[in-house]
Parts: sequence; C-alpha cells; structure tokens
Amino acid sequence: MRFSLTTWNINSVRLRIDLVAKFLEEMQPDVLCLQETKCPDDAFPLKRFKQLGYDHVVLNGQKGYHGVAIVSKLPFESSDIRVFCNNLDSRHISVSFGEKAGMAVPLIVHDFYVPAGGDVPDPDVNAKFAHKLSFLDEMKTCEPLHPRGDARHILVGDLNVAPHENDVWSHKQMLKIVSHTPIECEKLLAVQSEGNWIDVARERIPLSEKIYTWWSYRAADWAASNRGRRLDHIWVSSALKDSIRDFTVTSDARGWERPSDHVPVTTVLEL
DNA sequence: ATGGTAGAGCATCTA
Repeated sequence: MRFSLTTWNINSVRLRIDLVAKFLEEMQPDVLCLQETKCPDDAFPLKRFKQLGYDHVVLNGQKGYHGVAIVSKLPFESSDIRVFCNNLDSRHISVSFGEKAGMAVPLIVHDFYVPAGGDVPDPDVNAKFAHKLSFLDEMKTCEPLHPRGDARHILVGDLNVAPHENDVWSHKQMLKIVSHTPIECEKLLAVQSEGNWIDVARERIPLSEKIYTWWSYRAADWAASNRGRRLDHIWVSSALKDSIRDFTVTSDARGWERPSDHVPVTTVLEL
C-alpha cells in the first residue's frame, strides 16, 4: 500500500486551521504530525479535521506553548506519550497502526518537538540550551527509539537542529548559532545512528544540496534573503529504507497568508 | 555589531 505522512510545525493550529485545510485538501497525506499546536486538548479544532476526512486524532497539548498532535485518515491501534527531562512540556506523542489500518505488519510513528534551546549556546549560562542537550541525550538512550530487525518505525518532527553543512544557508556563519552548533549536530546525529535511523531527506537529496524547512519571521523578505535551516525531519527505521518513494518540502507554504515559519515536509512510502 | 517578527493571552514567556 501507498502510505504518505507529513510533519509540520504549525505555530498555532487554531490560528492557521485554514492553511492546514488548504494543505490537506491538496496533498491528502494519510497522516499529519503537527508541532507547536499551542492549544489545550479541549480546544483542538477536531470538527475541521473530521470534515477533511481525518477522523482519527491523538493529542498532547498544553495551554500557550508547545503541543503535538497526530491526525490520520487511518485508524490507530494505540497511542503513547513519553516524558523527557522529567518535564511536563508537551513534546512527544506516538501511535501504532496495524490491522485496523489494513497493515499486517505494525507501523509505529513518533512525533517530536525538541526544545529550541534559547539564544546562548552555553549550557552553563542558558538553562534552555542545557534542556535541549539533555533532551537529545534522552532520545539517544530511549529504548522505544531503537527499532530492531524488521520493525517498521517512523520518527518525525521539529527536531530544532540542522545537522549538516547544507542544512543551513551558511555553515560558517551558523557555527555559534543555536540549531547548528557542533554539540547539537553531534547529539542529533548520535540519536540517529543509535537507532539506525535513515534520514529520508538525505536519502533522496545529496548532502551537497541545500535543503531548508524553516525561514525566520525576522527577515524583511524571507524568499529574497533565503536564510533557511532544515529543522524538520523524517526518519525511518532501516527496515523501511527501500520503501521510500518520495520526499517533498512544500516551500510554497512559507509564502501563504499569515504563514507558519516552518513548512510541511512529506514522505511517501510503499508498505 | 545590531536588531529584526510572531503567537498566546494579557505580563511576559517561548520561539
């Protein structure tokens, strides 16, 4: 079966529900993983998603900040929320698909919102940066993020790190900027290698080519300056490496009316 | 070297 999945840091799902609808109507992914919903669970716009054909929803929201959600055309078997850094921030949710979704072999999807880490890249003076580094360390040792053998897992989200030189507009000018410091890049790549994850973007697009999924709101003209970063990621377990059929960054979405600073990132797998 | 924007919810935090 053809299976498509999108990850998108929406920066308020309530404010941008019309943009989400526009995207879902055009792209029709089977599953959409959202971050920064900024929405308590009882205020989540469930009805709009149901109208769009996304009947199955799991939520880990909180008031004002953070928040993740997975909406799906396919029914789930189960869902789970994990706590990182002993902190109640809503930064993770996962689901499993199985027979209810027509899958004989289970598929697990993890949706993450890694802490941004503040401005100063020094854990001794910036507690937010220390939190980010600890969060990445915990992801590395988190047993459910170590798919083995034939296990079919997908890990997506706003991981808030652009790990490779061409994941940022200027490697040299970004070395001391949070999201591209060597310590963060090392730790994110350690999470990836510890779980034998395949970076779908770099499986499809060589390391020599620039890829961005985020452009700052603080640019006068985001497209003209094009100072982007690849903060949003789709990883698959090694068992799914040969199932990858497509990878798309919907950069157009950065130019939509009142956009998120992140754009949707989509993969298609043949399961 | 600096300051630049956006959202939630209503002062200030987070990004």
